[in-house]
Amino acid sequence: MPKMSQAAGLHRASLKKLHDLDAALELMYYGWRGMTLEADDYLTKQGLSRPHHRILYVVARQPDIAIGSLIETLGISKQALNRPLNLLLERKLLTSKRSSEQHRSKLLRLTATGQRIEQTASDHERKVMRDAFDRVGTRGAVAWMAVMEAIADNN
Amino acid sequence: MPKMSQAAGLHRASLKKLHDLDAALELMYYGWRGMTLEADDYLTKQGLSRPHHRILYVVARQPDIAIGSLIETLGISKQALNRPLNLLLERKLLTSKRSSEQHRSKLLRLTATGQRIEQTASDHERKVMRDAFDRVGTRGAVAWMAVMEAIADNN
DNA sequence: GTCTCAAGTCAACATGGTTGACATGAGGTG
DNA sequence: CACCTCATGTCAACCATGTTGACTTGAGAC
Repeated sequence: MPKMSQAAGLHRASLKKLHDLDAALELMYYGWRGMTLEADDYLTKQGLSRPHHRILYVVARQPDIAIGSLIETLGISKQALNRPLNLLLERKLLTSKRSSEQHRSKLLRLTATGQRIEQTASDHERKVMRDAFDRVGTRGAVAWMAVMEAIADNN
Repeated sequence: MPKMSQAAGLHRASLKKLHDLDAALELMYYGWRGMTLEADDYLTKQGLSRPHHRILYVVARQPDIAIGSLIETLGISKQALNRPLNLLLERKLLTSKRSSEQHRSKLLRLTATGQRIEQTASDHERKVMRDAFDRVGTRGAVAWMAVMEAIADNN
């Protein structure tokens, strides 16, 4: 785990805007950072990091997910999944067991501790979102989601 | 440069939502991906990547920036800056010269080629934003910026 | 000449990815 | 039983991006 001087010199730089949409680009960058900053701090204290959280997040929302599905959902290789997943199993934040029908697959689930950590980390992120939404009202929140959906589905 | 199978299995996974704001968390994640996807593809073809683009982006908007300021703006160590910066100098996308008053500092500027590449990469990102904003109108765009500002300034 | 300070460089390390190759373990089929 | 398939697990090599720490270089200032 890197030391993560964390937000040390990370006040949004005020750069000259060459184009209309430069502000939007920068907001996306700092928005992502802003949302994940506290969660990452918390995870670091737990000896975990973003990939671990991603695993916990997915498993929390799809209990008994097989490893292959998890790999596909996360969009990384099984080798890349291997280390963080094993750490989570060793730490008993996750359990794996063979399926009764599909004995080939291993099914993953959160333990109580894993649930707690996933929830705390995600809570940090949700809090940031909630505070932001509170400032702009429901209509603003709806508009934000519409924009983000358009961007996300940009393929 | 990693091969970047790029969006291979990266259609937004549809996970069960445990909380109200889970959708927002996922939108932030996929939004960031969506905005940077095409730019990253382009950069990869140029043998560059995100850190190089970040450098070009900042220097484009702050010509004659000193290396120390650049380090501060980017929020990384000088050692981390070193490699991508040297690549950009070797490729002549950037020039550096000593300041006339502040002979200690080196000032960075984009070359014509550097400008072209910075612009093309940023154009990809701006296009994604423009398309999204077009779909939701000015009011939606303004609301999006307000939310993102609230998130970004969340310190 | 010496001090300061920006910049440059080198080594060691951590992390999060990638491919490729191969091993293991469980079911299904001949 | 022997064999094939398929999910999983593991090993090695590699790359990119970052970190600290330690040291050098080069220019100005005193």
